[in-house]
Amino acid sequence: MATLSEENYLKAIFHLTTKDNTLVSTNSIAKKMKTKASSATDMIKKLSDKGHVDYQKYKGVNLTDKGRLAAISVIRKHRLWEVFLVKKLNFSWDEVHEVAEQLEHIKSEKLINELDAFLDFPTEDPHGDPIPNSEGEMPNTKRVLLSMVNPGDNCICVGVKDSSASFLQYLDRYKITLATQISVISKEPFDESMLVMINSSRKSISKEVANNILIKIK
Amino acid sequence: MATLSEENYLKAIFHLTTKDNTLVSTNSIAKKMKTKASSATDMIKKLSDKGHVDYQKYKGVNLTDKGRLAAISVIRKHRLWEVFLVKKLNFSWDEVHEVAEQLEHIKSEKLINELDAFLDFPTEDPHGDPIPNSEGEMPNTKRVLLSMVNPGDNCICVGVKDSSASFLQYLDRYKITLATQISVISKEPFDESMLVMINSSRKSISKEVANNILIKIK
DNA sequence: GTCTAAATTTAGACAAGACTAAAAAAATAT
DNA sequence: ATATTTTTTTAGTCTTGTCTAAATTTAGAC
Repeated sequence: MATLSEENYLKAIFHLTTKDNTLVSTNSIAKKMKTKASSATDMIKKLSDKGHVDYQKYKGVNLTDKGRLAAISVIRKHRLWEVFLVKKLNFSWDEVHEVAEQLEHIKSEKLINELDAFLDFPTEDPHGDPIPNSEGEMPNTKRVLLSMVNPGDNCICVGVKDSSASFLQYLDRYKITLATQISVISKEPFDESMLVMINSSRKSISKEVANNILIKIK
Repeated sequence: MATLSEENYLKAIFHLTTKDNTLVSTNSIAKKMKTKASSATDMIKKLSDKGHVDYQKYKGVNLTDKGRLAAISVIRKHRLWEVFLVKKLNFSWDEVHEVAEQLEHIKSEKLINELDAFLDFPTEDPHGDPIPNSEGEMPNTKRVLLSMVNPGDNCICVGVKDSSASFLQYLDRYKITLATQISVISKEPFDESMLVMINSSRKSISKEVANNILIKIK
C-alpha cells in the first residue's frame, strides 16, 4: 500500500493532470506539495518504482492506471468525509478541509463503503465537487457550458456565465432557470446553433446563448 | 503536540499503569508496543523531555498529569470512534479495533466533541469500557463489588459474582435484579454488614452478600 | 557477599522523507 | 549558435523511529 506521503503526492499529481495528458512537471508538484523540487524528485522516483507513475527524467510524470485509481480512492475518501462533517457534525464548508486531509488516509474498505451508504451515496461534496463511486468512476457532475454538450444528452441548468440583464431576460422568456431540464436534440454544423427540448417544447438556441449557460450532464 | 508514535506509547503506558502507581518498566512497554526495549528507551527519553512522563533510569516511568491527559484524550477518541463504527456503520464489536486505532490519532477538538454529541454522549464503548468526557474524566462505570462501596453512594446492580441457585433466590426475595438501584446508607464496622435502600425500603445485607453483588457507582 | 541472569541503556546503523548546495539538462534570449 | 536562465537531478545531511550488538545496572541464587 501507499504511505501517507505517497498518497498526498498521488492526489497532487491527479489534480495537476489536465485533460490533454501532458506530463506533470516536478516543479508544479513541488509547489502543490509546498516542498522543494529535490524532495519531489525523490518521491517521484519512489512512485515510479512502485508503478504509480510513468516517469521521464527531466520531462515529468503521468499517473499510471494504478496510480490514478489510488489517487481517486483518496479523493473519494476526502469528499465523503467532508459530507459527513458538514451533514452530520455541524461543520461549515470552510472548516472541513483540514480534518478531511487527515481522515482521507484512514485505511479500511469497509469503513469508507459503510460511510458512503450511511450518507446515502452522495454524488457531490459540500463544495460541489463530484465523489467517485467505489469503482473509482467520477459521476458526471462537472459544470460545463451547454455548447459543449452532444446531441442526445440530458442536462440540468446550474448557472450562467454571462449574468447581464439582457441575457437573464432572454432566459426568462425561454423559461430557462436553475434546475431547468434541457435535452439537446441536434446541433447545426453551420452556425453551431442547437435544437433543444425545454419543458416539452422544442426550441432553437444560438451558439452565443449556449456558450453562456452552465449545465450538468445527467 | 504528540506524534502518532508518541500517542501510542502514552496509551500503552496508561494501560500498563496500576492503581498503586508503581513504575512502568521499559520491558513491559516494549512488549505492549511489540517493539524492542532499546526502542522503548529511546521513546521514553523523548516523552520525558516533553514532560509527558517522569523517568528514572533503570527503574521505569510514570505518566505526568500532562501525559495522562494526552493518553486519556487518545483513549476517548478511540472509544468514541468505536461507538460510531458499531452504532452507525454496522461494524461488529470485533471489527472495530483496527480502524479505531487509526481514527484515534485524528487531530481536531471540534471533530471529537461533535462526534460525542452526535452519538448522544455515550459513557461506554462497545466493549463496555468507559469513555472519558471532554475534561478527561472517566465516568465511574467500573464494575465493583457492593462491599467496596462507601456510605452515601448510589449504585446500580450490574451482575453477580456467585451465581449459585441459592444466592439468586436470595436476591429474588430481596427484589435485587439487574439495574436495581441500591443506595448505601451505612456500614456496620463490627461485621461489615450494610444498611441499604432498595426500592425505597431499608434492608440489611451481610458482608457475604455484599461481596457477591457487582455494581456500578452512579 | 559474590556471581550469574535478567533488564536496561548506549552506541552505531538504517529507512523514510525532507532539506541545502551543487551539478546537469533544457529552455530562452540574443 | 552560443550564452544565460530556469528546471531538474544528484550528493550529502538531518530527524524520527526503528533495529542489533555491546555495555551497564539491577535482581536473584547460592
